[in-house]
Amino acid sequence: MSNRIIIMSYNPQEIEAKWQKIWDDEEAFEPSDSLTQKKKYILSMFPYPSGRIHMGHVRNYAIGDAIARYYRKQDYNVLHPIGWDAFGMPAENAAIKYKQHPKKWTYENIDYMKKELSALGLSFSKTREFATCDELYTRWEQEFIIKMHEAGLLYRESTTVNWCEECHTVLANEQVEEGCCWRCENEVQLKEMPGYYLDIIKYADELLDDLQTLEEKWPSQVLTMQGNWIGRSQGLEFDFELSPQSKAKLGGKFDKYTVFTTRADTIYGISYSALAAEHQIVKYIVENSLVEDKIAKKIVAMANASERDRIQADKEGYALGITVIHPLTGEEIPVWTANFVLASYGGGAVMAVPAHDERDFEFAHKYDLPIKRVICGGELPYIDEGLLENSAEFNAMKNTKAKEKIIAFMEQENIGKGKINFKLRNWGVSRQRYWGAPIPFVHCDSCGLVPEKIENLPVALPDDVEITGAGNPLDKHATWKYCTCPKCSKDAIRETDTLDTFVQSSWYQLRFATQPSKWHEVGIDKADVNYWLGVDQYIGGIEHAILHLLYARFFTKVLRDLGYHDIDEPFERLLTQGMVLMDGAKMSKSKGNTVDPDALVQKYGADTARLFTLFAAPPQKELEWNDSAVDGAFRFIRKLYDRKSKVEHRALVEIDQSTLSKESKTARVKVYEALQKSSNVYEKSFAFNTLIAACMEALNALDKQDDLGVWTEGIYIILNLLEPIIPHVANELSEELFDRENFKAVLEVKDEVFVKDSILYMVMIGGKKRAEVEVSANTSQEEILTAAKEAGAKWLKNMQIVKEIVVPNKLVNLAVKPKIGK
RNA sequence: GCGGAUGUGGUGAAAUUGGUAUACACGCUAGACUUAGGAUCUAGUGCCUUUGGCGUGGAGGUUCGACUCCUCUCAUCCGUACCA
Repeated sequence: MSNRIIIMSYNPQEIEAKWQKIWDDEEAFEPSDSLTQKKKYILSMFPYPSGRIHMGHVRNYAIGDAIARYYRKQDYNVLHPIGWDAFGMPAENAAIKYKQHPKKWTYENIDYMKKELSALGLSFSKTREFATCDELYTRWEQEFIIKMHEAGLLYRESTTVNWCEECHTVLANEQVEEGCCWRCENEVQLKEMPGYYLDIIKYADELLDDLQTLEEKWPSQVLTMQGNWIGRSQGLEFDFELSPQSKAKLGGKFDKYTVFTTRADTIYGISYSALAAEHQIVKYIVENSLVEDKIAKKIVAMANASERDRIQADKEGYALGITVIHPLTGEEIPVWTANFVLASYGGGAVMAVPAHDERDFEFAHKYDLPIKRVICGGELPYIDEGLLENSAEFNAMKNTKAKEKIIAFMEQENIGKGKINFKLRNWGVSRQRYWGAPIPFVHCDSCGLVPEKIENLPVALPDDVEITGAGNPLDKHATWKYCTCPKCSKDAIRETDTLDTFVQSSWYQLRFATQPSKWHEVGIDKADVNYWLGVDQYIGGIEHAILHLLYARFFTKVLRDLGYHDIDEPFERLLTQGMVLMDGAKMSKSKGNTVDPDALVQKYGADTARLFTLFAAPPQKELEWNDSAVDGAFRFIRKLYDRKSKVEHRALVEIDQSTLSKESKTARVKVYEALQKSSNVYEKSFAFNTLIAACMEALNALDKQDDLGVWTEGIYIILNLLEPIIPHVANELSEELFDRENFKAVLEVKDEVFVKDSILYMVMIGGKKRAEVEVSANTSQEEILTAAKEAGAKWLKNMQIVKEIVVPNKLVNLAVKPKIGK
């Protein structure tokens, strides 16, 4: 057969079009609605419809699709859906830039990307697809928000946001570049603004505790990150009473403030107290010129810096000229404002014990504040355990015990109490933007904040808006916000804030599980959700390790408690994939280092694109793009396709192992090694790269022999193993060679293939590899040692053997030292 | 700053979890076939001062034996709460 014909013979375009049509016609990937079959719910995180798919998507969906197809082959009822995370800022940015309506832009992008994805031959359920900007989706989300409000989980509060006075708009952190607005370069202000919050802290304990149920199922680093993020800590809360002079200085407006500490044991070591720059007392001092102008300006600048900038900056602070009274000793303690005290945690006020806290120490050192040691031990700051000193009646007590005792004592004296604090902050869900789900509330002069009536949902976005980037288009709309109060029917104002897009991605996994025929009647169906959830395998980028996954866990639990379903955790197993890089950098349009998946599919076909992305690196790792390696993936598929000529059609023959050549035996070993590997790869490790490598080795080994039976068996198994990865060509070959019978059977490993009659032992002397000996399988340890010493005689000259180690089937290690007297 | 990860040939990576470091693939070199080659096939390919020595970011340590365990350290990446 000439090479030219081989090249012509593998035609991915033709094969892929053929199979994609078959799958479409057969509706091959729609799950069954019977809720009794064994099931697998395989979900790759849904995409944001940015316009075109990128390699990160290809990777995400290639992984999910391989897993879904694997389980389908094992007769599971498989739910493998896709949808569109369709609200969000890029649509508004595009609207400003290209003068196109966000809705149009979004739905056009979805149409385009849908075509791109379908060219990859992904086995998605088509009937369950939706976009989160569909009013049918918004409708139910708004109902959930109203129910959460009824349950006391949604509240309104004022907080600081990034504000650009020029654009008259709130800026996301990513829209702030070096303290300035990304669009107009105006300096960004921090501004107080009311917003809606979901009380995730109420669920903090459950969210933390349930991480344990995910052990071994989620990557441990994600569990650690979430645990640290929730940041539960047990400590002491107490009030600092202002000294009489300070009360007077503050015009009698303040008596005291509350601080939280996890180090109650060090309370006798307090040498100052520090307040966040936005603390009410600091504000009062600045506004009433109780510090020098120069210092007031610095404090204002500090308050205006973002939290992250402040923490990253060097320690900075200013004495406020007031003092508080130590709750136990009655000493007067100076009060400072400091940039390392966060307004968002522990009330924005701390007691400072420089002797036993690194930050406090650094600050005290810089500003020459007193440092008082209260735990015996090493160099200051001393943060380890030890016995107390300078601590009145608690002296000589172990500090861990003193922690409890001091809290108990203060509770008894009614001057403090034990408290659990979380680093986790409540979830701000409102955004001053157009392209989001409207928050379904109305502001009524008589009734206050009133939820929209359920029967009036959805509160839909008006289409006729002008998006300029200045202000909130909903707020500026001529008529939209004017409405009547659902309660008293008087004139009222509609809420113009919309929901954070994380809200939509917090329940989509429940919506997918609900049969589409019910989508008009219910948001999520209890029986459906109880059957399909948790998601048996969730796949997505590591960048979502904290926020999205935590919010989705929280939302799922809340909906459970509101009676919508009975599931505790939405994602049973999680796989976090690494980024796709080019020349060591994240692919991005601005760097011009993108690879267009469309072009790749056109040139090589979807199977090659999928094979390459799974072969190039394990999914958990970053994937470095390499054009010529793609060629290699293509060559492997073509080679596999070509080898169909080696197969006896439709007939698996019985193989007599004893009659096979050495090469044929090796080939069988390689084939069965690949098979042996496969279930662990598809179900647990997801190291597709090693499975593909094993299949390549098997094919290479098959090529070195010519036994028809071994060839047939080899191709039969390899096609089965690779079908989830390269489904088009695998189905094509399997149909032609085996009537696709090899996809139906569960293949079993034949142990006799691995039986060896001799074993190669490596001989190490003094920890270095020196020789090899081949012995028959039942050789005794003594004989192996003798053989090893013989083989390594050269290195044993003048050496004394100190220790002999035999690792069965592997190696002999002889520990040696020079003979004395030589 | 804080939290989490990653680091192995020229490149992407593998290593049965403490037991022959570099499987598989890319690239490169040489050869074969060819009018031609961005095709295919064959052989070779960690590094060096090559009877040997050195090698898994760097420095120590534990062990008969370390990519794997421990301590310290450097670099890169992810997240850091209004990007998704």
